Amino acid sequence: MPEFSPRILPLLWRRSVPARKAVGRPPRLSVDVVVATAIRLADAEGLEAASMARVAAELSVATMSLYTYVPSRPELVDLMVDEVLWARALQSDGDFRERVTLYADRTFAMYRAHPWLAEVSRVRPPVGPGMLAEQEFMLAAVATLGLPVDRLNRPATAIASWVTGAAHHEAEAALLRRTTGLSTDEWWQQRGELWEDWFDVEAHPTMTAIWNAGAFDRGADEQAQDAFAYGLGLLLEGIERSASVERDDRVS
Amino acid sequence: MPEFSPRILPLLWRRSVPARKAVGRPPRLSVDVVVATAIRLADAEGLEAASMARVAAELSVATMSLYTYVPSRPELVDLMVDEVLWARALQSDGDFRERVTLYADRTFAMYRAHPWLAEVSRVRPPVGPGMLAEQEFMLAAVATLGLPVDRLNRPATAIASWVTGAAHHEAEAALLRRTTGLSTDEWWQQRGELWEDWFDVEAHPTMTAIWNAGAFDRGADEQAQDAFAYGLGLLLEGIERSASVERDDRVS
DNA sequence: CTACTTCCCGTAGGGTATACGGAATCATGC
DNA sequence: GCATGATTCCGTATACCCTACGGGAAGTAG
Repeated sequence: MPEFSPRILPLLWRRSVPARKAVGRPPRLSVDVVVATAIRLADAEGLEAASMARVAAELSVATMSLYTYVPSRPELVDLMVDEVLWARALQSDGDFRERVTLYADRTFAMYRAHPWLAEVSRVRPPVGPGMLAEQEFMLAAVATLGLPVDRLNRPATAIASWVTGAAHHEAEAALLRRTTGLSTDEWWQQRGELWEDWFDVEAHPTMTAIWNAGAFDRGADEQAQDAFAYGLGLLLEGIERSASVERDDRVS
Repeated sequence: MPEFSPRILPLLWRRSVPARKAVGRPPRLSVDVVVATAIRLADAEGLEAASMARVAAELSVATMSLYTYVPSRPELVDLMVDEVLWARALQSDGDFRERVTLYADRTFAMYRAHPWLAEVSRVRPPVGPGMLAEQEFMLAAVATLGLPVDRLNRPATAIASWVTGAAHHEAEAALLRRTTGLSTDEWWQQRGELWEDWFDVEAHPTMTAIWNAGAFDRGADEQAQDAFAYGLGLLLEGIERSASVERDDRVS
């Protein structure tokens, strides 16, 4: 096997390496500047606005010049993602709940400041300082419960998935509000005729019962928030419970 | 407010309405055929392959002819999604756990047969028969626990989110394997130099401890499966527990 | 001044969705 | 047989996207 080593790792970890001696024509830009500009554009107009052409134009440089700093666009996106992951500056000396709360708050704040994160796949994320700091933080948070090291991964992954999934979802809703000009509630109102013209009452008895009980009033975004907090609570309780059981087993 | 009513609803619910009298030039195709062709292309080559041009070519028709059947491409995607949602044929007379298991199995099977679902946003889904059948099924499943109707929505949403999120994630991994030609494990192997050349042991004590304990062996896809089953278990336990508490309260 | 290194960038090509307006094709009524 | 109206069909034209290639430009070191 030819063991191809991707060019992205030195870029992701560029800050942990000392600057090279200056040789050859000095660069007009830097990776940091390119990434920061791309993030700024994506924040304002969505990920597609951070095209190679737009970023280059913003920096008064020809499109192809960017390829001196970044191998290709997917790598640029990786760098953008790890940058904002790292910027959360996750750190805490609190207990389990405090750490999870900090993680959730910072992650939601990140998605709100950078909604384009919802346009990026969370599978095979950039393995840079930001992503590794997140892993370390969540594993350390679960470790405060006293679980053995080989039992940390599952709970940490479950919590991170739930939180990130919810933040992702909310950010996607925000993007849709911007691109369509409609809030989620307005979008539902547009589909109001569904209930009068198309909905089959007999095929949906449970929904009809809920409707008749008047339990369908709250806005969609609120409901999503609600379901997130509810699910997170269940996960944390379950994890804490299994940890205390495990501790008792070890004592006896 | 002008109360715009979207043209997509009659298309989504086209099967619950009798065929119109034939007037004018008879159509060469039908909505069903267009949607089925688009699904077939997307199954084989990804959602982008189901472009208006490709679908039209597949049907030996000019691109613009499709616009007589479907208002635009986003609506076509909505129709594709609701079609495969509906095809799960969710139905069960079992208890809570059996219904949830059926839902999870069918949903994973759906994402495996149609991995392009992972390329579609789950926010503001098509409000067609397939999506409403899913809602009804999950709400009825939770109702078997004896909860009052105004308490069904939160648990149902939480379960559906967790299951769909996991299936979505798995499908995205499958798509990446196809487009990159690399499995998740091969992708990690490519980044093997991360640990030797870039990883900072002192900044990541917990990860290092796990590593030293040899608890990092299993493949990434396996771990994801594992975390999904673990989290689902916690959610179901928590929901069942709160339902039984609620029942006891009502009795006393 | 001569290497050597590195940055800068013009060109060219194949993809995408869809507004517009006119031609083609059918059922119906007389 | 023919006019009418409804509906389907479709050619054209536009503005973006990413990036392989290769040569010119601008520095430093000796």
